[in-house]
Amino acid sequence: MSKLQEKVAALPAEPCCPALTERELTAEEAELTAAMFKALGDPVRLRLFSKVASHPDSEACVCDIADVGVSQPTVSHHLKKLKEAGLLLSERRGTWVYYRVEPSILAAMGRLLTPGTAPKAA
Amino acid sequence: MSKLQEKVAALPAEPCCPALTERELTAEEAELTAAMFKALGDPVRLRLFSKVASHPDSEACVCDIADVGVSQPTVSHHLKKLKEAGLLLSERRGTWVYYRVEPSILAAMGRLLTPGTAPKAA
DNA sequence: CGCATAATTCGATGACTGTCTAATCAAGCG
DNA sequence: CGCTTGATTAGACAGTCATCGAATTATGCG
Repeated sequence: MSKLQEKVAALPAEPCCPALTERELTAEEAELTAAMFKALGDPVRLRLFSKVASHPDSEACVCDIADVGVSQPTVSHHLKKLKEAGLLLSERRGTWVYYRVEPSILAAMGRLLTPGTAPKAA
Repeated sequence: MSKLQEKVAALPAEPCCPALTERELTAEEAELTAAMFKALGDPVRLRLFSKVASHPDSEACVCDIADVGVSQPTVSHHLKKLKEAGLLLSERRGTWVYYRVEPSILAAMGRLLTPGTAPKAA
């Protein structure tokens, strides 16, 4: 995970890749993009992400979202994965740790799924 | 995978779930939605999907897209996964098998990632 | 300091997954 | 029919992953 992690961190943050319909992804683009989809590809992580994203200011304390049916260490593990994928940011404020959605990430992923740019057959 | 598969097949096809930012997903919604993200969470699958989606009419023969650096059985395996997740449809026409993007799926996933509906803190 | 609470890290384990080769199925052609 | 080519299925194996309980770190409080 660490090499990929470096690549994710080195991204220009905004526009990783073209829409999936625009052209076929290169191997490297696919690797980077798949890592984000993979992060959302677990039910527990998706619920955690949704909980954070739907909280006021897209920010939530771990204690607010930890009730997803798994142990707290597991919650922590998943939050770490989401953070490594570049989907969440975390910050400690006193007693609690807050996670929030990386601002541009939703738009970027949404752009990937933009439909309708595939050419018609003759 | 089979029980999930049934649920996916039983979906009203169009609108599985609200935007991730709108409210937190239920456990069941998360399970269904995560299955789709998971399907795109592998580099090879993402490239295959992108190849199909960017082909004319969002449709391609296996022989057109099989060059992704893994053996053909592996390609077939991944295409099956994408199909099971509801992202692709397949049809045999004579000698070749064609895969195409399930029409409404891109829009549906895009909707999940719609940003900006999270309420502001007071 | 000593204690309580929030959160993460550690180590282990069972399950899942991506990949391959070999075998099989499907269609077209002579 | 048999043969060729396209594609899937079967079976095996190595690596990854989600999960847990226990231990650890971090903060605040009296």
